[in-house]
Amino acid sequence: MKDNICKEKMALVEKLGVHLENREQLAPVAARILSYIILTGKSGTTFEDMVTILCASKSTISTHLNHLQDLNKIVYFTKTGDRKKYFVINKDTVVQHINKMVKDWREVRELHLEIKSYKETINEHKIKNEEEKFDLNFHNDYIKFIDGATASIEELRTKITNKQFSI
Amino acid sequence: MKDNICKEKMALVEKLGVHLENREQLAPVAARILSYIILTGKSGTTFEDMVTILCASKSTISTHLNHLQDLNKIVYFTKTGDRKKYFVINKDTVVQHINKMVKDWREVRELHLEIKSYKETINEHKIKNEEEKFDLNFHNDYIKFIDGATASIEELRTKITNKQFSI
DNA sequence: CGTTTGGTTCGGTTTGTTCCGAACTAATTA
DNA sequence: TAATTAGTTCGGAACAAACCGAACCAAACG
Repeated sequence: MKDNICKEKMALVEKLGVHLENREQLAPVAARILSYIILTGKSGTTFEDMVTILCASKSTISTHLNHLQDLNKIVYFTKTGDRKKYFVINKDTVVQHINKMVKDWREVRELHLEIKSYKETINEHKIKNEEEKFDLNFHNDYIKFIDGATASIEELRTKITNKQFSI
Repeated sequence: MKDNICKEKMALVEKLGVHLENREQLAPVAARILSYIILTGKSGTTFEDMVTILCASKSTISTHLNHLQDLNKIVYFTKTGDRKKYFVINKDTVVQHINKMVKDWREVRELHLEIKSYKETINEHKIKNEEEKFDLNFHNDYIKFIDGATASIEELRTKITNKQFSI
């Protein structure tokens, strides 16, 4: 029974790991560490645990744990009379992630505006036949979409910051 | 004057290039090729053009051009009595991109459901103190967000497929 | 036929990433 | 003081990605 749950957990660690590896641009083991910490929850995970469970060397775990702390993705708590560190995810990770999405979208929005303005100059300057001109409607529509998506993710953010929970 | 526009174009090629490099997981030169093709528009771009303008070797351009065609990102047209290929972006690139976003979101949604269900099992099985239990509200809220975003991007897709334009 | 044009293919270099092992440190325990 | 625990640091192995040059090929031209 416990064995089954453990298998399920490790399968999820791998799956979530692959996702985080791409989404957060992390090395494979770093992503698995983060997954494992997320799926272990508030009781926390130790250095040792991860060395044995994730089958990685101490140096690898050490490096990636420090990296994840630098990125503010994880924090640790301690217990009196116990030298180990118990790692848990930073509770504002979700808000961090939302902020990143909003920032990325803002940048894409800027890029669309720049490209649109460039295409407009070309359309005016070079007197090409109508057929060869750039079509600009797409940029407007895409910007509208970005604005909508940004609004709705920002709504989610306020919802979350009011509740204050961890993943 | 023409020199200025050209500078502006190349600056945009680099900027859009960096964006596409990340968004589409392309090699640096591949992303610049795609950018250049996008910003050149319907008159098309040739192999030669790119070798000289992007300052890359023939082999690099050749490989990446073929790769971009395999990915269905670009197509070419020809002119009678002219052996060159004129590359332009595939007009359904935008729809392709939207489909990818929808697919990715669907996968993330699945993942949230799986994680939530795992956390529920743990909450039930291990009789921990209430404080240590997983909080699941976040997953519900995030799924709601994904559903909203998916709906609005699908709306954009229908808007686009009805109009039928290229970037 | 020889040459040019437009492009492909292959082998190799450079560069970067990811992980490991071994040696080390600093605090604690026996 | 010696040994253990908990972790860090450094050098390097192994692998992958990205690009280049040179040799090559096939169609068209002179």
